[in-house]
Amino acid sequence: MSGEDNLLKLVEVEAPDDQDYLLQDQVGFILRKAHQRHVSIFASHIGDLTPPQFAALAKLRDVGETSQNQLGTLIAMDAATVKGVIDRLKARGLVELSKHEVDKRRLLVDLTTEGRDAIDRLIPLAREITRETLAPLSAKEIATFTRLLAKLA
Amino acid sequence: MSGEDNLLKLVEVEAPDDQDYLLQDQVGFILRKAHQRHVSIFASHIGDLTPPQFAALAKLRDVGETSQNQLGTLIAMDAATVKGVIDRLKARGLVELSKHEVDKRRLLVDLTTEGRDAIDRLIPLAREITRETLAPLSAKEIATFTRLLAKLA
DNA sequence: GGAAATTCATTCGTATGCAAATGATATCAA
DNA sequence: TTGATATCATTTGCATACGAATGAATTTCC
Repeated sequence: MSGEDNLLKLVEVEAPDDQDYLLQDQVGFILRKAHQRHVSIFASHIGDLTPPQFAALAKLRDVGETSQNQLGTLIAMDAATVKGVIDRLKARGLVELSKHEVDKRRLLVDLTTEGRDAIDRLIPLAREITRETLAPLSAKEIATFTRLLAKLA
Repeated sequence: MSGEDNLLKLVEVEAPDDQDYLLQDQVGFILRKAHQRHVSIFASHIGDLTPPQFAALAKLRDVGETSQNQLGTLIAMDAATVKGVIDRLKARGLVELSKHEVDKRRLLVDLTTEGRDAIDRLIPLAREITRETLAPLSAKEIATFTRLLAKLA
């Protein structure tokens, strides 16, 4: 290798390196991984319901009968997604559907007795899921993290 | 309303209320929403590539040719998911596949020239996506949040 | 050397997640 | 009142995401 070649190589190696984009440091990538980890913890405690299905039941428990669309808004799901979730909960007898008497566009959703029993039973497990998800953090860190995460969401 | 009724109502209102499970305060629910917001910001800047597709290209840029499975490990995707992502990138001519000469099980993936050009062009947009995702936080909050999020992921 | 265990990749089935198009109904406004 | 607009729900198409099953190739270990 000639002297000129060595010089050239040094220049290349020390170039500003626009490559300093590290995927593993980007917030979007880490958010995706943190979300994956949570879903995995969820599944290990509640195997027969997905987080979106649980969210639908938990929110219905809070607000009672609502329209499908309104429920979607409350649990951050678009109309197409919430339909699938509700369809599967209905197929399992956990929610029931009825038509709105006045506004014929609306499809009302409510918990069945089985649905209410199920969500009441699952709430303690859900608390444990939250606890385990946050286990890597101290109490003070949990407070900080939750506050900042909420600002992003 | 009788005095007994008032008494009864007070008792109910002050009951321990195991209902104090608020979906919107649970870390899993907020994580899901924060992730949704990020994906939406991503799509507004990079419309013709999804975050997983971008992740695959960005990681290939870092590490060069690897096996499909190894790439999946690096970007936190299981084998079934990474296959679909790579298939779509291949169909668009951004990556190319070849068989490993020695280990016949392995399918090697690498960027094409077009793929390298594309990812080099997109990196600046990705920086902006990260910036916009974190925009609700101050510089100090960003440092704290990123550190804690990484502990969870 | 050869059986057992492991790894790599593929396929199938199910469940989000969202954009876009469609149809039915309701509301608003000229 | 009626025509434009908005809302509610559904459907289709595409893209993750992952468990489970399968088959091929490799590695381990006796």
